[in-house]
Amino acid sequence: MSPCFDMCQDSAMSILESVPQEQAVTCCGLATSPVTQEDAARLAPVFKALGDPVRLRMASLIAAQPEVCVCDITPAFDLSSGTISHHLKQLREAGLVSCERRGTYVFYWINPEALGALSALLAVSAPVPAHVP
Amino acid sequence: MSPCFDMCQDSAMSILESVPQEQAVTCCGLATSPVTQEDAARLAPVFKALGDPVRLRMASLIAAQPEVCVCDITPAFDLSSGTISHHLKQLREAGLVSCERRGTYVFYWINPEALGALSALLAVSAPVPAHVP
DNA sequence: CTCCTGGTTTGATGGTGATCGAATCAATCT
DNA sequence: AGATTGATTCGATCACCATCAAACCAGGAG
Repeated sequence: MSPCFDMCQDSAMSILESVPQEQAVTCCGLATSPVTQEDAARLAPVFKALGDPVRLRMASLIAAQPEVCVCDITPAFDLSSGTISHHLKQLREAGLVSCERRGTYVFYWINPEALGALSALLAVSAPVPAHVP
Repeated sequence: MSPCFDMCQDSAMSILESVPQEQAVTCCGLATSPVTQEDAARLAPVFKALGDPVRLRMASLIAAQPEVCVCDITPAFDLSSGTISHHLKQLREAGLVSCERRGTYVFYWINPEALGALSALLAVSAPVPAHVP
């Protein structure tokens, strides 16, 4: 069992996994069909993870590069390393990022599928017939 | 001054408004350039608004139709009307929905631009050169 | 093996948030 | 005007969360 096994396995994969193959990633938009209670319970935590300014910047920072070392993340925020770790864990458990330890350092990268799923959910391609007051 | 003026004017329009015309809607992706501290402060509350299962379903319910009466929203949740109102206010202040009173009833509708802005932010078109561990 | 550095976990704390019931406001009906 | 229904606001309560400092764990260097 790899060193950081436990740490790196706590991803919830809440969006993609445990979904009945059919519509893959809750696939087609908040507006097309009402989100079920189960979907909401699964998706809301992901939005919540992005609902903190620190984590949003963190996710962005990670997403902007193939991978980022924690030691490069920490100095970008005026927070204790414990707090940084806490936020990274939130992002991890939301399935938004993954990590791996390589020697001394731990590297994080974004999970594009997770972002993509959220993006698709919010996409308004041919939505609602437009509101006319 | 219209009756529900105060109530319906508390939208934050956090995403679209008060943005220096240039890049319109923070326009092109979490991954392309790191979200600034100001952007994060403006955008995180919108994600937070969607970060609750009740509000996510609520937003979806509203988005699925041109407009929805509060009296049609309330019975869809096992919550007091006070709590429903609280959540609707959160969505309103996040700029995700707008409302208008017409006679006895109050109608809510989705703000597609807000959803679109979030969707664009999360979109992963040609992002990161892919992670190779 | 013993230090040192990088990260995570733990415990405690102050602040925020979801919820309810009651009070209030808005508009319509009698 | 008074009564009724729809919706928001208020006050209180309980749970959760962001944060820090300190303890702890993992690797590498002396």
